Amino acid sequence: MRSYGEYCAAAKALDVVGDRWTLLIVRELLLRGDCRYTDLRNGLPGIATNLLAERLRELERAGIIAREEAPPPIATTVFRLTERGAALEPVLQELGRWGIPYMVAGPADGDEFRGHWLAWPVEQFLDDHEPRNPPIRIALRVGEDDMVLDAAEGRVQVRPGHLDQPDATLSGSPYAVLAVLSGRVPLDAAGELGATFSGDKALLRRLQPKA
Amino acid sequence: MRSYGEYCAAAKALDVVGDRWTLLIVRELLLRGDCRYTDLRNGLPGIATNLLAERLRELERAGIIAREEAPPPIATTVFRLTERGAALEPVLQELGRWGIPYMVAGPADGDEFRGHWLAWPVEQFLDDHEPRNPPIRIALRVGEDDMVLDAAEGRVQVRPGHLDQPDATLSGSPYAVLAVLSGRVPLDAAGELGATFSGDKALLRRLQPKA
DNA sequence: CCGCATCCGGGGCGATACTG
DNA sequence: CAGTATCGCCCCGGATGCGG
Repeated sequence: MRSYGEYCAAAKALDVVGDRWTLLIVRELLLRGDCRYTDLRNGLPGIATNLLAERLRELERAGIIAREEAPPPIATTVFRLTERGAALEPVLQELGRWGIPYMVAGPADGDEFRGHWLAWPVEQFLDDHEPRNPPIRIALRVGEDDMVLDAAEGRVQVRPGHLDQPDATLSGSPYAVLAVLSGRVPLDAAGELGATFSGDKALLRRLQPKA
Repeated sequence: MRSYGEYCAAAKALDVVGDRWTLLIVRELLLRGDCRYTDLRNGLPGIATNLLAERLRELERAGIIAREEAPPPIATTVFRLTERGAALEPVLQELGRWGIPYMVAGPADGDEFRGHWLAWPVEQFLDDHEPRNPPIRIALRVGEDDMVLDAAEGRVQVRPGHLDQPDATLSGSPYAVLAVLSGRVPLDAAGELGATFSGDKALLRRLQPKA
């Protein structure tokens, strides 16, 4: 990116990560951990492959990611965040927090979705306010992706994964799942959104804001 | 900006404020308060005038700024952040915090500077750890700009302005002032950087990290 | 002087095709 | 799997003009 030519911390930061797609690449590495080139392509629907390659080169030069050649027989390249790159997490968290109203407004026509994108919004909305009770594990089937919601000791976490014996199951479109989890739509009305919940409804109440 | 087409909070946020210059316009309005078009141009050296006009239109449409026609006889337009726009402050704070190392590295050749850009870095570094002592007011003469550093009741604030009877005065290049305030360069060595301090040195120690 | 609109050249970006 | 190559377009940068 062409520099803004301003001796200002925010401008200098944007000199490095202000290019199109750059922060979203960091998002992928933050949410999914180490990624192969193909994983990144899949997590960044719409990016042109030459742009992804160019951004990865720039991010490596800037010391934000590191490229690691996995040892044989797994001949492949893995991209991981450096410490400096991981330090971008608060930036993306705040950006995501600010962007939540646009998710609540619903997806635009043709919007793509990946399950792990829900992690920050959901962790934002939910809160385990019965930390002494036994842990909960809820299976989320959102869009095409399987996610796991873990709540234990006051912390709520969302990660990709599948559960064979979940304490409860919530499935539906990304919009519907978000609406239900956030408590914006009561569980009883979830069906109208196309979302289905099976399990003890008290489990969800443990996590949702008391409002 | 062309949408990323992703149903993700961070991507949606970047759809709105990811355009070049956009976040820096918000920075100006956060740091300086309401601004006229010309104030913004001055605070954003390098921006093309058509781009500024276009961004302001987009930001207005997005509900991030509001345009206010000042009543006669002050025939002029004032741009101010809406509540939604002011909610971007944490994003810019984190971005600025992450960018501080690039300021510590020193300005690039030809970098422009405005005094108010120092506000976040300085408030980041300093901390009034003698909140019960009487307030301090230090005059900063940084580059061409006059700034005021207020410390009172545990809070440190930096704002544009001039003091006739400051408790102390610090002047020098932006780089030197930042180096001295952050404590990275001891006050005794400030002269070598071209910075001059007059007043009780204990005043600064009250604000700097104990390290 | 303030707040733009217009015009134009160059480069970043998007989409697709192709390759070791 | 991990990119490179190519090409068209549109965004951006810089200059200038212009009405209120």
